[in-house]
Amino acid sequence: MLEKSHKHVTCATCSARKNSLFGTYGESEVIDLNHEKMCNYYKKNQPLFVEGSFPRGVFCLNQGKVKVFTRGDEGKEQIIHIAKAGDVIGFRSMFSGEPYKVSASTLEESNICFIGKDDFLLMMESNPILRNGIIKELSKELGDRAQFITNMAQKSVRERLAFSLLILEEIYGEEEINLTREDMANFVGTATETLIRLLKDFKEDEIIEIHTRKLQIVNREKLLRIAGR
Amino acid sequence: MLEKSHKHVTCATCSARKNSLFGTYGESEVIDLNHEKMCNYYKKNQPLFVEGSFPRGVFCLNQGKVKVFTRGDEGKEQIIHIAKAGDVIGFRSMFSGEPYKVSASTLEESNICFIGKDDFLLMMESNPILRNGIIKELSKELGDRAQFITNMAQKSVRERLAFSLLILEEIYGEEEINLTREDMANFVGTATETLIRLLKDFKEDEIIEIHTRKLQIVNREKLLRIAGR
DNA sequence: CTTAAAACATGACCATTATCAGTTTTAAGT
DNA sequence: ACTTAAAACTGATAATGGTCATGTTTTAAG
Repeated sequence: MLEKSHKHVTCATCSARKNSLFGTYGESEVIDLNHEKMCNYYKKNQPLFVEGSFPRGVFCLNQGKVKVFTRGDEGKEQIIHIAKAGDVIGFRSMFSGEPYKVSASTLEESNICFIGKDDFLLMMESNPILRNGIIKELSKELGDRAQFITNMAQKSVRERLAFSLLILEEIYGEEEINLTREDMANFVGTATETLIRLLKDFKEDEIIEIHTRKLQIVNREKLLRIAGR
Repeated sequence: MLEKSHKHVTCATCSARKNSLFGTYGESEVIDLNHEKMCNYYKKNQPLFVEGSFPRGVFCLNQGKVKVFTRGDEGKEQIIHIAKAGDVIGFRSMFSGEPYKVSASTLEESNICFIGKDDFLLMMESNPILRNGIIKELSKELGDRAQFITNMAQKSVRERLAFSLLILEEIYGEEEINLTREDMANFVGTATETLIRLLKDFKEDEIIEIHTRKLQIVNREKLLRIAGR
């Protein structure tokens, strides 16, 4: 449970900032940054932005998890990415000039700061390190998505689930993986029923432990083997 | 058939340049660009770069088509993107510092210019318009790939083929679509046999015309309906 | 503490699509 | 023009995984 006090975050003491795009900022830049951002508390399942709308700024996660997803023709979500503390999201469309092609919602209660479009673009113009960090980030994600596409096209659901669990483990770190079955299915790209059956298999094979909603990997080796490489 | 003379291209008269990243270049910049680039003729199926290696520069297509692909665990290709004249490819990994996550090979005989890494990065530093163009391009592709992932996860092969044919039509423009069945299958993300059967269906439904290797869309409306949206 | 709704789970069924094993056609090189 | 290899195609078969129907558990709200 997040304290209400968490609502007010200062960039100088923000532990998430260290491994964020703003991790290299010096003292005076942090003060400026802190001045420009607004911080908000979000409940579970609150939208940050929605596919089709135009961006007004970027979101910087201080605490919590956010799913980034698109909807297919039948409205089913496909989760593209799960953002965690320190991640900055929503800048893609600001550069392309297009409306958002993805939506983003909190997966749990979160503290998230907002930096307006103009402020952010100005920072980018004047700060080559930030700029290069963003270019690097865009490029890295582009590579990840190429692999994501290939996995979707060529791996079985079982293999994709193994792969996804390994990614989720990285995202959740010390915490247990905590997603609804539906969200996990939408990340793996399968039907909820299929996902539930496969989780049961993995549990019986002693690859994972299931604690109702939460989930823990107990045999990473096996998962790696199933995921293929 | 490309003339041997096509091998030597000057940026000033390069028709592909107009709608490329360098489209906004002024006269003196074009002269510099021309000085920095090297132009080469490629036969069909020649690699430009290979997954896992490190980039030495970027490739600018003057004429021809190039497939950008990754290989899955069993070595099967998944085509992520097909580049045409005017497209600049291979810059992603230069920014991320990682090795290439994709490979690129010519699909037909092509004239392709090369700009060395240092020259290119220098141009980027000194030219905000180029820089912003690249950021925009990266962002746009990121959006496209989110949709690609969703299509892979949620659409049937039939729907994906329809979708892919519409994309291929844009890429090939006036020319007829000209890909081996295997390449097309690797773009759609399916088995070659399945692709062949579906093409036959589409032909019988008078959606496409097949001229041995080449292929033409005759009913775009139907394709749009099948592709969904 | 109760109750309704959401999430989770399981079974039965079948359509889609991959795989394998071939044959025919096309293209490329000598 | 002839030879050969690669590409295109066809058919049969099987399994993966989606859908629907239904029951159970968990969670959240009053």
